[in-house]
Amino acid sequence: MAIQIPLKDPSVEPYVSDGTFDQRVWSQVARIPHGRLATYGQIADLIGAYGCARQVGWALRRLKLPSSVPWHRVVNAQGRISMSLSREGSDWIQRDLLLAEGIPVDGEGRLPLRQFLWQPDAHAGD
DNA sequence: CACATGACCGTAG
DNA sequence: TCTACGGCCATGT
Repeated sequence: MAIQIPLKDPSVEPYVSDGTFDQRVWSQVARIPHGRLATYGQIADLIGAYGCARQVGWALRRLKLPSSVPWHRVVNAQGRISMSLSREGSDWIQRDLLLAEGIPVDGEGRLPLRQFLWQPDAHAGD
């Protein structure tokens, strides 16, 4: 399946904490097409930060809203918007933005992830 | 340094 | 489909 989150593989360099983590996350998120979705683990995977899905969440949290980065297209692997009081309502804003892009989201934040999951081209990212 | 907390993930029951 | 648990790792106290 497409949503496989590889566990930390010692044969691969995890990720470099050179201070560019946020930048890497944002640039990958910026690649998600309009009307498509990606998961936190998927983004972590794409930037070589295996097992750092939580850090992707932190990186998105650091965005100053409104932002040109389509942060709302990132949801959890369970196919739900990660609802949290600490988000100060940005979770509900996320729901509105997704609805505006044509993605059906129910009252509990559930959405058809399989159907809208973004599958990046292998050769596109270099 | 110890400990608690997250926009997480997968498995088990 | 739901809850519970363990593992994960950067941050904050």
